[in-house]
Amino acid sequence: MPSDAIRAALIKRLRISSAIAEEDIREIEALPISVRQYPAETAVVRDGERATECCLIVDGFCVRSKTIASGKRQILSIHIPGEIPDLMSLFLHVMDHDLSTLTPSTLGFISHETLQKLHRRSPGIAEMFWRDTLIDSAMFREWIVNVGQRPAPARLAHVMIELRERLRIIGRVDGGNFDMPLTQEQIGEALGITAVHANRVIRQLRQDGIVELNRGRVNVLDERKFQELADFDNRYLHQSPTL
Amino acid sequence: MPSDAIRAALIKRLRISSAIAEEDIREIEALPISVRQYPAETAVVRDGERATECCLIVDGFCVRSKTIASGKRQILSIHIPGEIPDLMSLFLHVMDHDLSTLTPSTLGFISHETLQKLHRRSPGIAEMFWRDTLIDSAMFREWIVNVGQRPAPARLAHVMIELRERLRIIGRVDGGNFDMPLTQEQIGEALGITAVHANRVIRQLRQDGIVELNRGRVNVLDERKFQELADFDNRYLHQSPTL
DNA sequence: TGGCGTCTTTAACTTTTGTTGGAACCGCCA
DNA sequence: TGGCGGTTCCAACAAAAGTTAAAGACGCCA
Repeated sequence: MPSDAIRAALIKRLRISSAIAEEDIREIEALPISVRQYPAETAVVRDGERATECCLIVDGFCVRSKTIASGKRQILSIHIPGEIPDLMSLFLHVMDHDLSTLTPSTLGFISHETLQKLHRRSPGIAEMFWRDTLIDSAMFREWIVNVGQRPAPARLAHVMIELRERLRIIGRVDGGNFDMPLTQEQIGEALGITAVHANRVIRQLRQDGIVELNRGRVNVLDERKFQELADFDNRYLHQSPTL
Repeated sequence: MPSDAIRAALIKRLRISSAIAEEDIREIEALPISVRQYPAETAVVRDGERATECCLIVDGFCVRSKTIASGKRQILSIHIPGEIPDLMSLFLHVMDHDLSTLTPSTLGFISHETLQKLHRRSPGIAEMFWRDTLIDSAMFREWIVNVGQRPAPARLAHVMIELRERLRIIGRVDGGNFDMPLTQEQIGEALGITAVHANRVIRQLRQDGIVELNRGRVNVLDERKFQELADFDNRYLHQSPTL
């Protein structure tokens, strides 16, 4: 992938939630990024590690997760191309969770040093990145609500719609279909249920003619029922820069 | 309360997680803050509202929460004196959740305009506040894990220990005792369980000689068992500025 | 192409949690 | 001081979710 295309994905996404000055776009376009390939199911940064660079997803899907003493794992968020899942490591140097790939991924790394300098040069970019971490935080809040208050089928529907909303922005939704490359085990880890129960829920939604999930691909069967079940309000994604 | 004491609480807390320059302390001490009293159980800012100021808790306990269509409420975090629970509203102007008091509270309000100017004058303070919102975010991640993966008794113990760790910093822990002024209904809302089940869990922990909870006061009976149950690792609070 | 490993699917059973309804307790204040 | 409203507490039953175990599907690669 050409170097320009890498930055384009980032800029496109940032534009959704913040207004960017032309000069700041040029700054971002000049950012030194080192690109590396990662296989599926591989740790990028681990809980407890000290990060010295941030990771821009160029291609592929990643997740952030935490594992507790009992060995259970909770997935905290799902990440798609154009996102910087570990931007927080810039100021919270020791990781408090894992970042790992779901699918084979192309990742671009930007050193903390470079980013710090950029912030000093351009307060506008600093604000934009700050805002980005705040939206990240808003998504965690909604994730808490999802896991804490919604019945399992609604949890799944909600995670699916959130993912779809975000994929749509980067042009990755094809009609009623989009990628969600998680195994049922991982879906369970995201929703706070077991894999067996995740399977039950998926079956139920298929039987009720709401959504289908086949080999990492979501196919919406009844958009009306799907939305109603998910109880989704996109306000928490803060996609409008004016608000 | 004298105006100095208000700022002192904030500065004391910020010092825990960030190094502050002397000149920045003077900036904070000069901050115009308008103080107002709030009764217990009162909304400070509501989901959907546009905030124009941030709220510093001078005295009292507050919570952030979200209510879903079905009417169920999820408590996202508990806040104590010295914290600014809605700092995020500086860049995410439309609230995506509620902030309300638990107990009668003294709150200090700082206008967004004032804070924006302060950021421009002092990048150090901007970084410190940014870091503060990132720690907030880290706490949400741990809250997701708590609600998603731990059995109900461990959830309660974990929330209790997190609160105790934070209260200790501001000198509000007295031996094995500290305040946690939530009703059982609210505890349920924090843990993602019903009030009835919250009651069962509290009873269980008392019977097992682990902790007691009486009229908003926590009394630890067996510190060893308490810690073991909670599975608490304070790393996510990022309390060391050097890390 | 056959076999191996991972993922999916399902059933039977157990445990946890939710629901309903009601009694006891407690602080507040008329 | 007596009653009222909000908590706390509890029991019986229902529903949701976890556990265990095993069979089937599927993709990969030797």
